[in-house]
Amino acid sequence: MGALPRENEVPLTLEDIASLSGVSRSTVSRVINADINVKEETRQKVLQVIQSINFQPNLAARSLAAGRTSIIGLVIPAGVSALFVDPYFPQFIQGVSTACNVHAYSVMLWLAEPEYERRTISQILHNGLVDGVVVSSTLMDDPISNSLHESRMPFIQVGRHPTLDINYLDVDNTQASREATLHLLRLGRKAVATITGPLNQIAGYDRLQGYRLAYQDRQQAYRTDLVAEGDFTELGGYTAMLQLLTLKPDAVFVASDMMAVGAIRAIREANLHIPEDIALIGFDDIPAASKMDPPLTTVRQPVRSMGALAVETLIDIIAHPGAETRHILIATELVIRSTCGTLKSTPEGGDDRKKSTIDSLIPISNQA
Amino acid sequence: MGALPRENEVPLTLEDIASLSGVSRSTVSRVINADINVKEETRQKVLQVIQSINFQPNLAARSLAAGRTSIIGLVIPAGVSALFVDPYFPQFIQGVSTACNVHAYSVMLWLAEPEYERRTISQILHNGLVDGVVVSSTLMDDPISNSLHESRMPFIQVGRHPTLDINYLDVDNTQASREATLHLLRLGRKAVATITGPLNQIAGYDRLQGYRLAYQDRQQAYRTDLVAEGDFTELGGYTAMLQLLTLKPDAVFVASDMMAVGAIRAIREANLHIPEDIALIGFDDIPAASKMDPPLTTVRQPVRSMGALAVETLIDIIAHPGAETRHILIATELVIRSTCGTLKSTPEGGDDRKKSTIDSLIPISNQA
DNA sequence: ATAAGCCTTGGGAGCGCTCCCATAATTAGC
DNA sequence: GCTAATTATGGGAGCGCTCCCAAGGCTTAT
Repeated sequence: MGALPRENEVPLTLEDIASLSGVSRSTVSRVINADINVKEETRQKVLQVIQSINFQPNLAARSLAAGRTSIIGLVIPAGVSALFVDPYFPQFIQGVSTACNVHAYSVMLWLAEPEYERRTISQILHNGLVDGVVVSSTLMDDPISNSLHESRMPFIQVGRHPTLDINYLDVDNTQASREATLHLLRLGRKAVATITGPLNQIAGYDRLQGYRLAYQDRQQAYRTDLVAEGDFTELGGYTAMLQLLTLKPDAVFVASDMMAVGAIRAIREANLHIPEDIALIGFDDIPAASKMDPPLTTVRQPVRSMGALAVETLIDIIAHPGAETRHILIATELVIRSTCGTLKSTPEGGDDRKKSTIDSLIPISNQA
Repeated sequence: MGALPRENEVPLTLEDIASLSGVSRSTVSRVINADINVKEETRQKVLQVIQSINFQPNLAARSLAAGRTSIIGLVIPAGVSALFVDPYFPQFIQGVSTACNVHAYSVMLWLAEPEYERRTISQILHNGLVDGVVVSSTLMDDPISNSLHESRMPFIQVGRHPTLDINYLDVDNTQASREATLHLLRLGRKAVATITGPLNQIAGYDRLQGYRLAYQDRQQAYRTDLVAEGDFTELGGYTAMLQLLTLKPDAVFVASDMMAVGAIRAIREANLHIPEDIALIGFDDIPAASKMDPPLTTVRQPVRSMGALAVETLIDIIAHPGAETRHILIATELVIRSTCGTLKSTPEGGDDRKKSTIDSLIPISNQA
């Protein structure tokens, strides 16, 4: 329906609507902003004119006068290499966008690229374009978080910050990874390895921490050589798995599904079977996880909802400047499919895993 | 580097910079906007103050006064079901974002969701928030394109429009598909089927058209029953392939790599081999294509560059309001890997494909 | 009926910038 | 050295909105 009238060629102003409906600019403004103190009759009259003409108030003028823009910035550091190969970001963006639509906010998207990063951040903070910022997946000690924290800009980070007391929303990475690893351990796997995310990202770090805690729960020590650092990409998972394969683990907790895809490729190429030879649990529950062969056991995180919740929390933060810092932890769900296998009875299969490789044992670190 | 000074807490104005550097507001404005008529000495003095204080002019004020915002809108209709599962969009967004960074524009992201679509479009057009719009992947007769076309808003669509004379940038879908299909035909495949995209999307339609043209080039008629409509998703590809399998094709041109993934799954489940039993060519060259087993032959389109080019063209359109409509066609590249197989010698393999199924022949449609 | 209130409404001031015009400083032209 | 260009600078007038204050119109209580 091409319902948009042609006469809108020349942008109208509040004043135009005012004279068209026989009231003042102020009253029109009140109607638009849902002010209580307008007689119902007047409101209807004005609303009718506004709708018939499809009037939209000029946002620049509104921002200038009111000091708010109804725009939030969504900052995604492009340093994250998995960016845009992993379905995580698209889903997250979608959640953000939906929530913004619902709350009549607009989304300014900033993929912070190294070269422009400085300009970007400084712009965000000082040119008044956005009312607040959602920052996604930063590094351990990201200058973006730091700048934001030092400024007055309301913001929320997706992913906790190791040191700063900032508003954040995060998945309980540690607990989720702990449970996933425990699951493999309980199924009777003896040498559960892990492919971590980049350890300079908080999520990568936390997931490794969960892996460690699982071993601690079982009163066992974990083997440092069974820890391979990946980078959340398919290739990273493949490479890390290649490395682990030489140590003959019988299970792997992989810190992202994309890496699990790569790991599976490596395992296949080594002519090993999943889950018989190597059991595997991923993280994310990407759409492809259930379609994989065999279907991937993984940790589901509600990415879309998290995007939406981040926006809603941010809006609340903007509305209550003095309030306390918000820390939101989201629960995850272990989705058991086929790659983790089932309970193994005591004597292992026909593989010749030697028992004496356990010489690189180290005690579990006791960091909370 | 926490280079952002603390004193920026209270936003500064041109006037502040002016008094700090001993000139007038107008001169500061000239410096910021790179006006020629400023004495070099004055310019330096002002620049120094601006930099030392990390001054950023207020964008709302600038927009209001100048009538430009330096923001472009990126509209992605969410009706597209493959949205955000297919790596296409993320890459495209990335291209757009990079180009915007380079040209000092900002990106307003709109995932047009059905419920909010009307509000969205009308906002874009009338509230002066954006200087222009990039619209991605619309349906054949999308109200978004129509509204935009009726308005004065400068915009460029990624994907040609079947009827309207609008600015667009598109991959040469028809030619690319024609070559892909021809490639299969030349390799000696007799029953080349196709899994199309949604035929209410221009890209889906054009790719089917290319398939038809290939048959025409070979002076052959194509079998309508070998055309199965997909929806650009993995599941759609799987379902469509299931349907085609009953007709025993020996090759398939699949209109997207995501659908190819699904098709391969279906072929595997039928215990058929790729490319021996069924050869296959995809479209997009998603990152995973080269990692697939076997590596996927596919049509590569430079998605990221297209995003960037769309922005640059849009900026040019904004700068030259009167200019002629731009139509940009991007060439693709057939990336030959393993799924298309190699030249088949005359007598086919041991499969019992009956030759008499060719009763559903129809003449090639002659639409240009 | 009159004073005291509340509900409505109108208009001024100003958000921080750009644009235009006027004026001041400089250079060029003879 | 004096006028005519040219270049450099300053300030006014908005851009279209919100916010605040003041002023009318009505209601309610005394």
